[in-house]
Amino acid sequence: MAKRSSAAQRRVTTHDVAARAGVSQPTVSLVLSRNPTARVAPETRERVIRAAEELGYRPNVVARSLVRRRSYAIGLVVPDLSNQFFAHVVSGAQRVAVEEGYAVLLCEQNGTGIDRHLDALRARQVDGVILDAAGASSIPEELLDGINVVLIDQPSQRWPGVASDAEGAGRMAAEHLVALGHRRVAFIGPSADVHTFRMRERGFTRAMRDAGISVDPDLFRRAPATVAGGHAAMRTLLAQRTPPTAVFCANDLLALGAYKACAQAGVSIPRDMSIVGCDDIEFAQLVTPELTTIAIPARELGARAARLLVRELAGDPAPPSQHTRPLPVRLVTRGSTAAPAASAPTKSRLGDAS
Amino acid sequence: MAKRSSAAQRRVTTHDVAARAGVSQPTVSLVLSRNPTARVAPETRERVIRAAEELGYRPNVVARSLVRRRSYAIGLVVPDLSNQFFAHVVSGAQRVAVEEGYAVLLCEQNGTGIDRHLDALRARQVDGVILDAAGASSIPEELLDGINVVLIDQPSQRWPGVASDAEGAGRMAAEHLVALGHRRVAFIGPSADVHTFRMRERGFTRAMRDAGISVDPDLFRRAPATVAGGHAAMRTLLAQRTPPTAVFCANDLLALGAYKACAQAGVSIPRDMSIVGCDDIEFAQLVTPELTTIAIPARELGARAARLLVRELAGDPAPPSQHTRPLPVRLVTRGSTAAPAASAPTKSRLGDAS
DNA sequence: TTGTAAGCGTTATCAT
DNA sequence: ATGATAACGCTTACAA
Repeated sequence: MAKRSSAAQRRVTTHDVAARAGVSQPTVSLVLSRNPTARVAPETRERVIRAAEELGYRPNVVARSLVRRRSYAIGLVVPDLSNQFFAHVVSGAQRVAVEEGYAVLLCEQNGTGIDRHLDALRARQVDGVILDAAGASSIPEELLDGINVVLIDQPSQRWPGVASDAEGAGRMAAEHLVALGHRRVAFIGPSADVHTFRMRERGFTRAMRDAGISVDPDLFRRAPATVAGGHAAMRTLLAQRTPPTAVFCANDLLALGAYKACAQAGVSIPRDMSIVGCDDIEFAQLVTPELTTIAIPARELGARAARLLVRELAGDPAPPSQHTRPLPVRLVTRGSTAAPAASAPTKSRLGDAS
Repeated sequence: MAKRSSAAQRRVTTHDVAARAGVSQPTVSLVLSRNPTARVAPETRERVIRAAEELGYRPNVVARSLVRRRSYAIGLVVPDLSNQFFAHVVSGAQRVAVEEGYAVLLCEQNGTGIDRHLDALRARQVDGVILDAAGASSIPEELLDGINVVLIDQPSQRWPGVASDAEGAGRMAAEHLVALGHRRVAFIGPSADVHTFRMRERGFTRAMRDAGISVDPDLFRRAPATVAGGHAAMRTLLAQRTPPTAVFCANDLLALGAYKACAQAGVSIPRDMSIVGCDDIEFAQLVTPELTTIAIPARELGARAARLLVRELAGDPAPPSQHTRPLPVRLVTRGSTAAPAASAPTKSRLGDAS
């Protein structure tokens, strides 16, 4: 008889269960892990299940992975966890993945290059990976073949993915400001080749053009998408001969930096300066006045990406991300935007516009 | 020479490499994955390595895990990723883990119960888990036996772990405020059984007592550790007959909520109210005035926990967390604290204290 | 309906 | 120094 005392640290296997139930090991496997299709005598099944319970049997996913050649694990690669936006993406993806029985191998692209992460992930036989804003150019295709890939916020002709309506976000911001009466509107955003930011800028530009307003090139300020970047950019804007009356920041961090610059310059928001952010992170509601911004469904992006991947792993292929409809975004009007101060009489301004 | 690229979906195994190099499969394993101790003819080794390269061989970690009975993966369980504090913890832990060759299975304890997560993790044969603020009571011990555990911010007689100097944090806050001349100081914090919060409160209370100041029980306000909680708690404080001149909030979110309440009540920070937070999340610097707070090294906590676990997996056991020296915290003085307004002449106040 | 046998891709223990 | 051979714990034909 097997010596399976509590002292032994050895894990309980299907063999142990089989021995105790008086059946063969494959029968145990059949009962415990197989489709309900498994034809096995009810009496036997009962015995096996009881034995498994008594022994505290836990299947070994590693062994299963080896033979099935599927790990039921996915990789999730994000640029930077301390950015709350990505934290939400991870959160959403993780929840769905766990619900569907997948484990999530988290990779933060902080110092480590993405290729190292992908290497490690494929060595672990992940069934697929979700790549968030990995930088379109930086994905060497050969690193990915054989793995299922889902992209977040990156257009691709090859892989499926999800994205938010970045162009719509830019447009909404512009239209909101224009509707308030602003004509001299600035843009602050990074020059990086991150697709989302490019699209936000494009949406902004187009909406302004559509409104018949040509934006002074001096009002486009490039800055890294951080608080510090927004701060610096806003400072230069305020130093201009004719500062804008409003500004659209490509994300909320930039906007919060802009707040600081305004505070230091004694510029009152929204009286002297309207500011629109983008993302709607939690802290948009914590500054005074609360930040008007475009809400991006970060958690939903992560969740959808995970669902897409899971479905694909189940053999249901998705179209390339280029052809997937982006998730809608929405304007959240708060206290940081208002009609421009009537430095010139309102009538004359209206006269200008007409 | 053949660059068999896209066509063959089958992964390259040690057998393939062996065939190409004209050696046996175990030899390949010996060369490719074994300690430098492996005695194998230089010429053979060379041939094997070349063959592996030409074929693009990647070791299969799953197979290795099965036979070695180690997965080189660890689980990381955190309460809530959208709290930037935990995001930092994850970030720190992940970096160290990756550096040490471990993969990180991330589990967010949001909806899912911790037992389910632990079940999944052990099924995947993780070598160990890091548990952050899992709530001392909620860890059924039997869920953990056989796994290596490292705790974050939880004292334990059984498992090793790391913690920040929570009591010191509370003390620093109190001492800072007392040094500024405050005598009527409030505390806002959760009643939950999270150890860290209890300790912060205790440190605060003791420091006040040591300063010879007895804190009015009405000035202890219980609130969930969120912005909303801080907002509500501060409101009730401001509504009191004799509001405090300063308040210590058990974390920065509470403090930011308190800011809001002050703004709405027309109470000026720091003139009418000094506020000290705890954690030093990024946004402490984004509010106006910038928040004075106690910096907790979140990332470092994660990193240390990971190192502790890795070392333990290498066979170097660590002492239980109760006996591990907590990580130092530090006071970051910013704009939200100042001497109390001299409602009574300063002299008389000094007279009171002497 | 169930047991036998053959792998999954490694590592580990031997002989040779 | 290298090559058989046997695990690791499981799934999956196929045979009984």
